[in-house]
Amino acid sequence: MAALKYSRQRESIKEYLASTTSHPTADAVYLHVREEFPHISLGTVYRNLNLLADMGEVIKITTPHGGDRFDGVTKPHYHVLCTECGEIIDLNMDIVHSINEQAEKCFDGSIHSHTTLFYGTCRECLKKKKSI
Amino acid sequence: MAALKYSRQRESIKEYLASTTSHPTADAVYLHVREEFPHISLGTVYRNLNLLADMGEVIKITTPHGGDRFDGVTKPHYHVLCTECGEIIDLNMDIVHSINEQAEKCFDGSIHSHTTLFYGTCRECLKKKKSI
DNA sequence: ATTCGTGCAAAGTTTTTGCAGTCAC
DNA sequence: GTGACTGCAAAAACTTTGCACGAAT
Repeated sequence: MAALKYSRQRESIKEYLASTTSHPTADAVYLHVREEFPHISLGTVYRNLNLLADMGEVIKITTPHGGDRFDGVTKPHYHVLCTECGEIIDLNMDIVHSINEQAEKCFDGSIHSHTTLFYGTCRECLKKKKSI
Repeated sequence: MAALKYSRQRESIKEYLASTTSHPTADAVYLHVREEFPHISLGTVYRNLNLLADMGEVIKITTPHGGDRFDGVTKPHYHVLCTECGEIIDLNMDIVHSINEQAEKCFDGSIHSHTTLFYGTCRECLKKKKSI
């Protein structure tokens, strides 16, 4: 077990994720943190994002297109992917734990948890579609 | 709109996916189809998998680790990812459409659908864990 | 002093794409 | 004959990793 040491870079990454709801990709995090640490490398960003995700201080969201995205909100919650603009939006909705039990009835084994990604159209994009 | 033409390679890929429940990666499909078409290229496999997925004749499953996986069962259904062995297993459970409506109440926009991936331990791996 | 973290660059993995030839219609 | 599909190879996109130096304890 390696002891964890403080690093400003890691702290900056954590702060950025805590301050935004944009669910940035690793590259977006890199571009942002680079404003504070112009010499930070993408490798360091990836290392820290994975480290934070492993410690549960950050959530890694796997999406169908493009790379993984990161979320500073660690309380379990669902996301919506807008199929028009590709944005990922937090859903302020309680996790439906009951479907784990429902699933376990249909599965030869045990179920611990689940992730759900909703597909929809955000308000911005609904507006645009109407105005066409 | 390009007219679709028959191709044996595409047919073989489709047949393979219809015949297995193993949710192979693109590479695994490639390795299998290569037995019938030794000169098929990985590029062709990817092109056809994407084509079939776009037409809805095959489902692309995005998973946290490794590449995407493909499923010949087009009827909407959930999957379980065994966190021990990494296998993806079909869940014979009805889609809970009601959570789309639930989600829409919490979202400023419209929700069309959702995908859910359950995390669990399959029977095989439960056995192994017990015997340790 | 020791151990972990960083920057850099190289390499790894997965997926897409350009092109010339081939096959289906 | 035309347009789609193929194999091949190169490239793109994303992520990880080895190494020597610097920072934290």
